[in-house]
Amino acid sequence: MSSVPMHRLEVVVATPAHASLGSALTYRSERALAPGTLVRVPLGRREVLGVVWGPAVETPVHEERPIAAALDGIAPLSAAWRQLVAFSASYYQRSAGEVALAALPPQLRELSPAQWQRRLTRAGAAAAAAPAEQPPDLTAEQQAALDALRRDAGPFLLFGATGSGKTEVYLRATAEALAADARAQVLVMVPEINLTPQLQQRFVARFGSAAVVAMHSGMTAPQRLKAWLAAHAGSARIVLGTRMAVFASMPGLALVVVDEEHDPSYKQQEGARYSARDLGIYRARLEGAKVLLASATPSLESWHASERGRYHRLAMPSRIGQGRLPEVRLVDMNLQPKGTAVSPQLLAAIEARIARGEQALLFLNRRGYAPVLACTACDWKSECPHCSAYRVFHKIDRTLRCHHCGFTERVPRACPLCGNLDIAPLGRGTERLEEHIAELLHATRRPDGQPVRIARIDADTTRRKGALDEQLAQVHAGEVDVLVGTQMVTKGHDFRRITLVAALNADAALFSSDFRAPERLFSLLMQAAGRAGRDATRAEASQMWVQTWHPTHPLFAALRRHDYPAFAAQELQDREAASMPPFAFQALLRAEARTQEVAQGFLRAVAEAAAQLQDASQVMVYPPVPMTVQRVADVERAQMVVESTSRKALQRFLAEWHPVLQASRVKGLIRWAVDVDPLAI
DNA sequence: AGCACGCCGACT
DNA sequence: GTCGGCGTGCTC
Repeated sequence: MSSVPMHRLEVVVATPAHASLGSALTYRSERALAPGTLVRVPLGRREVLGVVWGPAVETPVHEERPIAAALDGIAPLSAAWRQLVAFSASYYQRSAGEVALAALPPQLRELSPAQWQRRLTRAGAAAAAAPAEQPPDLTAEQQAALDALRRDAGPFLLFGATGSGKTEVYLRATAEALAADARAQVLVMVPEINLTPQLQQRFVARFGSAAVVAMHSGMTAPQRLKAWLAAHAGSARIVLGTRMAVFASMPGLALVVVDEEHDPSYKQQEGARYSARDLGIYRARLEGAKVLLASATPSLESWHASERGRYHRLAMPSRIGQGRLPEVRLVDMNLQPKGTAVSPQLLAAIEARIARGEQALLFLNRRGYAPVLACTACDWKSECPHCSAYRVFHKIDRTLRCHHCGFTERVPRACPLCGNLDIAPLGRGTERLEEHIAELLHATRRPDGQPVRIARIDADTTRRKGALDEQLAQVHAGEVDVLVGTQMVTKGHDFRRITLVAALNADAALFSSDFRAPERLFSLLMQAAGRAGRDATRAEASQMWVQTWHPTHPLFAALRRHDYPAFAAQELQDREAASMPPFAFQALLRAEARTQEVAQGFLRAVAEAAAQLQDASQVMVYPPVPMTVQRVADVERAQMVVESTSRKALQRFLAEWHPVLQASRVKGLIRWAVDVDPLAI
């Protein structure tokens, strides 16, 4: 037992980049451990999970502690996976350890080595459903898309109308990828948890349940671990999940599908603020896999790339079964009496649907009863004491709730300021719309002589697990005539009997200072329109109604023709003229502090320091401004835009800037964070 | 991020 | 007299 060879290893652990422990830590090990090996290491007085990043090259500067244990039995993470993590960390300005550990199933961190052994030996062989589905015939458009996908390298942008059969393209492309190589794996991402079950069903029907695993934050810790291990071992041929799935360990990755690629949910909004769509593209290139982005209203970034020929565009403009897209009707709200929520002509159209036994969907992107409660005698409004925002009135439980910090109180009996008993709701949310439409339709009868049945679906009615499914089932069963809902109901759900969709107060977004607001609105309205007339026999008469204060806005002209390319062309022209993305690249530096002065002071100080940096001449640093919602939970927030026409230059600048941010010691600053390619400013 | 240490207000 | 608030600093 003489001289045991001692190995020095770089190990990454979950330390955030802003906590001076930015890079890998060095540990000793008696065994040589391959890069990618999972290890438990001592850190301070706790023991944490880490990933071996490689042999240590630098000479020791700290005392090095020995590794506590290696997680034998789990194959080391691949070089490609580590490179994906390293790239994400550097691109989004976080530490590799933070990204790596966030990408692993949380239970991996908690289990002791003993629990490990138990888990690995217990090879759960659940009853697997065999493939049961006969693939349908392909349309010419689907066939052409698949031919191109087979022939060319990509990346591909599948521009397909709602109902054009994009999912069948994913299924066929998956089948081909799996057939080509016995080790091949396919990653399919969707924007929201709600959308995974129905897609999972389609994949299970086609490929059998043993081949498919899901990955999203709604799963329990053991489920997530099991799915992760199956993907890592290669036994799961198909991984289906939300943005987090982009980091799934998949040794045989051959195809990446990003469904609804324009959806903002692909951008992580805390921690490492990555875009799963962008990382999906990077990862596919890294691993020699094909990547297929798909949308009826692509992001302007992707559309622009396809215009320039950087992405190969595949078009599927037709709805299957000759179903037509609904006719778009605009209602000019300037011509309505003040305070009108549902115009008479829209109401008449809804009544006509009910008379025919069809369904109508009213879409209002604001939950609760009223966004503000106000005293009629003095100027009291339902402000949140902790945030610079109004608390929303929820009539159902008589509460005022802050949608930013969660602060909730019972509605006061009288005005807290002047004692006036008359406090009135201002504006309208889904709760109030539900109540209002019930009043408007109280005398209306269904064909069977029964009163109209109204239902509401939003985050408040679907909080309970399984509640959304139950409510959707009611709609499908025809137990609902009028459905009131938020954005939640516009995504993906296939309502066969809805022939009228109405967007109320949709153009609030047009006032927004966010330059992406029109893009989001167009996509939202197109998506909502796609909910109508999914059943071809009824499609003929289906309509999309939009109540707007700006009926002449060019966005609506394009919407009426369902003409995304025209909308995109106009929007891209405006963006180019204003030097906005995708013609410029942006990052945000956000700061939080007890006072706005401290937050902005920090931003100003690091902006000044930035002027000395090498790449400063190639970037524009804008002055700090308070965030739109300036204070949340008693924390003041400010931000600063950094912009460049060169992505490389912006990246170099941010990398140089990072140590400056880290070294800056501003008293009273709570935290700062960089957001690269922010979706909203 | 955790988790300690460290110095000032209301109570088992 | 202690318990505990979160400000500051450190972890290979």
